[in-house]
Amino acid sequence: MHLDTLNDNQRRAATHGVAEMLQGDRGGPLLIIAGAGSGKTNTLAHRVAHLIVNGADPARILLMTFSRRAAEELTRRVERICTQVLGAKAGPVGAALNFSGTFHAIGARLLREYAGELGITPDFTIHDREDSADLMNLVRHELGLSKTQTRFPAKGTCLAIYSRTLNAQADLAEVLRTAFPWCAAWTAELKTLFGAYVEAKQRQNVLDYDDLLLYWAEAVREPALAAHMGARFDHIMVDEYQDTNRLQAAILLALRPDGRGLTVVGDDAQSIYSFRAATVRNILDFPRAFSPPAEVVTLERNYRSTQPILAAANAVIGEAQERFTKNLWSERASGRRPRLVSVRDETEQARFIADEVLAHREAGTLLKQQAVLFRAAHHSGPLEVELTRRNIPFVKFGGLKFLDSAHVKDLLAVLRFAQNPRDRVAGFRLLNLLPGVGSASAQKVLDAMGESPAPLKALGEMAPPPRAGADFAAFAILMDSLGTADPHWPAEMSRVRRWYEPHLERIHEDADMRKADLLQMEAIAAAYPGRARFLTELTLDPPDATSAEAGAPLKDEDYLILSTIHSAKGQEWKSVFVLNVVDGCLPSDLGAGSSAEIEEERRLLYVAMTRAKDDLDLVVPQRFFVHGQHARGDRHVYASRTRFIPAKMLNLFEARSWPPPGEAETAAPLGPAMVDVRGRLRGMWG
DNA sequence: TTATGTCGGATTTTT
DNA sequence: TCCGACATAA
Repeated sequence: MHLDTLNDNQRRAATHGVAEMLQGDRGGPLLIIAGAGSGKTNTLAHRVAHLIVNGADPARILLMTFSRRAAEELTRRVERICTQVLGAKAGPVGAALNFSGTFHAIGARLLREYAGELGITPDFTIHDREDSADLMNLVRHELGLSKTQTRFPAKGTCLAIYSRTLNAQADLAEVLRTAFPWCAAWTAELKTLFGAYVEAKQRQNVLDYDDLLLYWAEAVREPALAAHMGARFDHIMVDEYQDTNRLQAAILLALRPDGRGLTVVGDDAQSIYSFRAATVRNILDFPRAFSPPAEVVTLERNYRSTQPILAAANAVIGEAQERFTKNLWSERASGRRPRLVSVRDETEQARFIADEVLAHREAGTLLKQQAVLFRAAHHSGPLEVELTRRNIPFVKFGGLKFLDSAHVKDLLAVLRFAQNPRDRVAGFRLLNLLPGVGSASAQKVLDAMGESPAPLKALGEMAPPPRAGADFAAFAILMDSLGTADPHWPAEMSRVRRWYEPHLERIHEDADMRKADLLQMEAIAAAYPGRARFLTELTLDPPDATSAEAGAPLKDEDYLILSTIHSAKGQEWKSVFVLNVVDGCLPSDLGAGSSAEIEEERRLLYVAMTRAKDDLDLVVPQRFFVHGQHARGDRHVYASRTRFIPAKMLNLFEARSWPPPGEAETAAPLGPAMVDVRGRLRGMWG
């Protein structure tokens, strides 16, 4: 029987509510508290499969995960279990589970579907964070907020404030006071700015990330709509519930006021997204949101890590100010404690890791089964240099992405502008590419287009800006040929590229490398059925890896994983290295003000440590380099071990320094005043 | 009105 | 180091 591989609690979680389902009812709400490595995905997959095997319709199951990658992994496993149980008659279960994805992606889909009822048009385009910031900036300029006496918050900060206010469902003044105290003096101006920003989005038929949740939440505040949407699903499951925010919780509760057929899974100890307004209250308050309260199943047995690794991780999280639930235990004995490795600086850190990674591979551990984790994307810089020097292939997750580079954004802007000619961010960006066109004439062109019922036609018919000439005409012809529909998809991609390449060469020194990216875009585009889907899915689920190689490594190639700790969520590797385990990096000294922030940094270290199955190395550089920020420019800082591993925990680690004494390539530091140079020099003349 | 150069300031994590 | 605001020259 397929449930035999589960332990008792896992089985309870997997079978919850199935008896009721067979009676034609839905089971009550369920909360699964799943510790790190406790077989969460497996349990969830078994639960879904078990429901399907017992007659649930996969098309009526809503699966909300944190990333598309997680959704794909889950559906793959569900399919495997179903095939195993039902054999060939299981059919393509994975494809039938078509309501799976992130809150944002599901939101976008439902909003297009219910556009009529909501008084919006279904053909909206979606702005990613940079686009949103650009629009915020345009509005900010229009309102004259860019030349105030004292400096007004930058576009990114404005967007962060706006976003947090919505996602936390909080009052602006409150958000400013708690999270952005240095902007509190601008409360009134920010309110004006946000009002104008909302109007601009609506005029331009664009939605930003927050709108996908916000419109959805507003929609389900209407009971009839909530009932209609909710009735489409027999079962709703939400993974990583500790990282959802109030807005998301509101949506969920509106879809399922009585909680029946609702399952959420999470681990409060792994909550690391409060900067995105996620709150652990969601998971803590979940059981009592219903009456009778939700059943709670806790998974405490860890199948991933060895006992010594778990002991160290438990000690770290044990110091947390608030502890809610559990202590993980494991039966995977091992004599090896996790290591605390002391190195001189970041350069040595990089050399150490390269050495160790190669040694592990010699011993039979593939590069893919090893990962290097860090707090901030730029922390891996020196390591990337070292890996490249030694020809060790790697792929990096998190941080700056392929899609964030200017040339890729330019290309996408063309498609988006064709799809939605009212999108001023896209139009503004493109017009500015043309030589002889600056912000002033770009605004004029966009204004003129905005007044026309057929904007793309208007573009072709208007007089070009004085100094733009032929480039403008070529642009107008291109846009007209693309049109708002996409009958020539994906062939139109190469037409766009041919238009763009001369501009690329004019603007960028390294045009050749960038051209390769454009070709890659074209290849990616070919896999999508149409332009609209391509744009939407790329914005909501951007490819999350970048690699040092020109193209992404092939699937069967071996490569080392580099990842921010945030992007490492839910993953595991045989061997894990954590970079810069020093105060200032972990916790990051940037936002280490409040104790809530410190607590989140502690959980971050916990998440990093619990990714490891067999080997865990925390690397502590004795000094590291900081750039910018402080008045004196770049400088070295002497670092100390993270405060999350105080002296009393050292017995849980193996202390090591590298390179080992005696093998150092550079001479050991010499003692002070070994030679009296001054005396000798004085003596020369005596 | 656009293109270019200088200077001052900057906070990390992501849908 | 990188980005954005500002000033200046074409």
